[in-house]
Amino acid sequence: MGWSTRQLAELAGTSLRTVRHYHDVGLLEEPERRANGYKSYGVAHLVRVMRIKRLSDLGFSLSQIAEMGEAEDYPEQGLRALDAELAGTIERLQRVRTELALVMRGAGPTELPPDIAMATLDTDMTEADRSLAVVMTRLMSSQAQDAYTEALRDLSNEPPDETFNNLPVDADEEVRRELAERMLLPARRVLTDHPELRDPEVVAPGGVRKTQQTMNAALEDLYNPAQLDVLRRVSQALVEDPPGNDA
Amino acid sequence: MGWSTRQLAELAGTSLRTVRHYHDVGLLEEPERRANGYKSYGVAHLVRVMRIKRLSDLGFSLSQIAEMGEAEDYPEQGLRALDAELAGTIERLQRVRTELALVMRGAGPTELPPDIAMATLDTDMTEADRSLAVVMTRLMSSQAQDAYTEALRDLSNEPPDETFNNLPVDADEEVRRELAERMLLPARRVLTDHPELRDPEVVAPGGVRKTQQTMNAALEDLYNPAQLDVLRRVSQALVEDPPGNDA
DNA sequence: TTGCTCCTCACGTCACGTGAGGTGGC
DNA sequence: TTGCTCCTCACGTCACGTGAGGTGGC
Repeated sequence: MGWSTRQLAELAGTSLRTVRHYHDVGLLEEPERRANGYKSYGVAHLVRVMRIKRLSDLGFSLSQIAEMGEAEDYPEQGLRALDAELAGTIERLQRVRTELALVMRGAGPTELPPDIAMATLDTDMTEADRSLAVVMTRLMSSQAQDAYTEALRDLSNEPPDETFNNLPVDADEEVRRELAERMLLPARRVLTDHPELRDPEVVAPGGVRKTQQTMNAALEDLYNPAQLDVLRRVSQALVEDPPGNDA
Repeated sequence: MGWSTRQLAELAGTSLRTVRHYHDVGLLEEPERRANGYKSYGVAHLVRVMRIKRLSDLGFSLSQIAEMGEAEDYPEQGLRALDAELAGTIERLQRVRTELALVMRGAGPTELPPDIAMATLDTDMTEADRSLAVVMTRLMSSQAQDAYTEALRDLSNEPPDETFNNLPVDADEEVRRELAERMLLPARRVLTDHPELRDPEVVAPGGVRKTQQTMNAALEDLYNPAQLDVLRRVSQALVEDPPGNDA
């Protein structure tokens, strides 16, 4: 008397719709019908559905399963590929869990890499500064990021420069010049302590021009014209009189 | 001068379409346009996209992320739920890998649980017998499966009954009676050695009636009328004269 | 007559991928 | 004029989920 679709599904440990889907995609032969049109499945169908479900659970896509056909054995190479993929997925998920643990311990919320995020926590950084850090970490190499992290830690020992943070757009020449001069010192020190930050390959692995443009877009978005002017002066001074390697 | 959609996507480490999708579902505000209609993104957009991507990578769905809104912090409970889910997923994938390893070592291919599959390997079982085992393992409790596995191992020491396997549909009364009598002995022994197999709760946890019907459908599908008749005689004899617990 | 199961469309889901067809700056 | 980038529809993907509307046996 055979099994109904629902019975087959339950025996195979799957859903009604799943069985019908296997029909739709041609993975499962249609069984004979009874007089009333009801499907009547036999043991062969159960075995087939269980096999499809098994392969599917193992991670094969339905089209891959279709390619295997009705063959009894499993494709060696496919198994290896799957295993490698699974290993990768597991590793990735484990990293995600590690991240989650960090976030729960309060290292988040931030879009910065964990260690940089930690470094910015103690510092009295502006929203703008933090956003800039986000952009910079997207552009720099990981080596530069390490140096940058250390630099942030060093700077956290000094009081932040509120003059810069609150600089009005109409700040006059005198104020700008003085501020730029004051900021030059710590800037030089950072470059002296972390000479990697002077290597274009390390700081701008994506190309100096492109990186420069991206940075400019960020800077223009984050700081007002007066602040931008001060930053320009500082960087100009650094170019004209580069810091030496010797401290 | 802001960033183009492509630049934003690259900075955030995602795809063009993904950024647009975030617009479509209302996760990401549309930036201002330039004169030519091009979108011009700022740092705030980058931070937003990176946050969405981060939460998405952590496993949150886009609608969950939408519920969180623009808030800076992460929902404690959501994080815990995710972590638990991840732990479950990892465990499941690891079990799958174990399975894969078994399949690669040659324990598969079969739709049977691993230990039963091993037990059937040495036995000279018919396709029909093996299929029947598939159905039975879907119906029995795991306790019954263990007993069944042992029974199969015991039976593998004896030569298979080719008379039954090759029984013609028109086998006459004498042949059937004799065969049934011969098969009764090992059947009794199995039930004596494994008394669990006489407990309906253990053998048919899904209900005796329903299990019986399912088994019948399988038997009718797998054996011819003459074989079914023999099986009926054996089971009848077992009912009329049940084996004792003492060997 | 009333439930319950079965059937076949056929649209919905989720997070995008992938062209299709058109415009704008160098 | 030729590439190249940008734009907006809008259909496709994957493995089903979820009704919608109708029939059949007790």
